[in-house]
Amino acid sequence: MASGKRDQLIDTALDLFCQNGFHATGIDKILEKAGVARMTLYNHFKSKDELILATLRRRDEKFRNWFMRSVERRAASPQERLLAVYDTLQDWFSDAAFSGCMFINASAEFGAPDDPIHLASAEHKVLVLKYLRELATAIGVRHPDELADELMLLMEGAIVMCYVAGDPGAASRARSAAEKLIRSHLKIEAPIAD
Amino acid sequence: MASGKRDQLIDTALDLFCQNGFHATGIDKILEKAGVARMTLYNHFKSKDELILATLRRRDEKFRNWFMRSVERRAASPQERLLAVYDTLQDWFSDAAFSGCMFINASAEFGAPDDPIHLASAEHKVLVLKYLRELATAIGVRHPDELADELMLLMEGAIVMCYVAGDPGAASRARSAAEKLIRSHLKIEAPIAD
DNA sequence: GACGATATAGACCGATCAGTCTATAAATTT
DNA sequence: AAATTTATAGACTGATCGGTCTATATCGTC
Repeated sequence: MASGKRDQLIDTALDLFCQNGFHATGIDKILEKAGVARMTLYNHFKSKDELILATLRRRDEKFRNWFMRSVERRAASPQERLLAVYDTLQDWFSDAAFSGCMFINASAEFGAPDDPIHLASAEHKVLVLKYLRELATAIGVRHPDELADELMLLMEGAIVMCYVAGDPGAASRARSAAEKLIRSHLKIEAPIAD
Repeated sequence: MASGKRDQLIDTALDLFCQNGFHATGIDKILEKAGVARMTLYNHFKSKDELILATLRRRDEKFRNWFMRSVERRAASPQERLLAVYDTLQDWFSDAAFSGCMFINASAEFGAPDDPIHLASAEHKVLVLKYLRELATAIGVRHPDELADELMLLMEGAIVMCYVAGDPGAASRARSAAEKLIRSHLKIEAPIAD
């Protein structure tokens, strides 16, 4: 293992950043909880921002992996999977450690659009959207990307309403709205390919 | 004017908190930009958190006022107004100083659900939702609260996708999704009152 | 056993943090 | 004009910030 300490640092930072935010989490807290020496951190990362970027990359990988697995375990057909997205959201929201979307939170703290941390957050959202596009394409609708965009809005809205407004029912409401939007798109027949 | 300095402090803090975040904005920066002495701040506010709460209250008041005025100026019928919500969002997003939703950002930095700052953010979202409920009720739909919840998800989703993912088209996509959801609700006739 | 890489503890840096205190000076009210 | 409130500049606190440096120690590899 070339970088066991590096992994420890990222995992610990992931916890702390999610719990307490980025600016509010000092390097010292991370070192203490990870049980790692100061210079070990700075041998692996040039700066705190680099550590933040590394945690975002790990979070993106873990989250999307978990998310897609959960959706695909729940349902087999593309249409059912698009709805399973919101059941999976429900699971996420129900987790005691749920602390909102790390990428929305990161964008809040690093607001400059060209900040690497903000850009990494944007990239995560693009990748999630891409997944919805795949599912939407698979159900053979006339405008799959449009449908995916709309379902994405419901997903992000649910995250916000659950986290900020403390509404635990946001996911199921998003689900029923998604049903209506999907139905609406299915009525517009796809043209016969020639 | 009993509190000209107090107002200056709140307005300045509002700018800086939106631009740079809460933790990243030091008291000294606010004092310098506001041109106000240190003790003047602490005579008006017990702590930085109290100042943050005051800025959130002002932001809530200014934003909702602007928002509702804009919606009502744009359209007269409740149904058109529900769609004008998303045109108003578009205006907001197009502002060069757009820096996301201050309340979403505040919740990101003050994540504890019982934190007064988080609670104030939740309250803002509830008040916006209430406004959507009024509009939804006025169009005589069978389940107005349900429709309002769904439109709220689209609104919050648009804010996130525009700010985090940098998608300037989020508002118009939300608008077309809203059309579909409203149409879907209008098909379920309201019962005749007796 | 020797070597090079990796990790260690902890001192140290200048800067900044939120918040307190004091003594003076404006501005309002009476 | 006198009295009271409000604001001022700036020193000061103790804590924390991100980051650097050094000297020692542990580790895997040859």
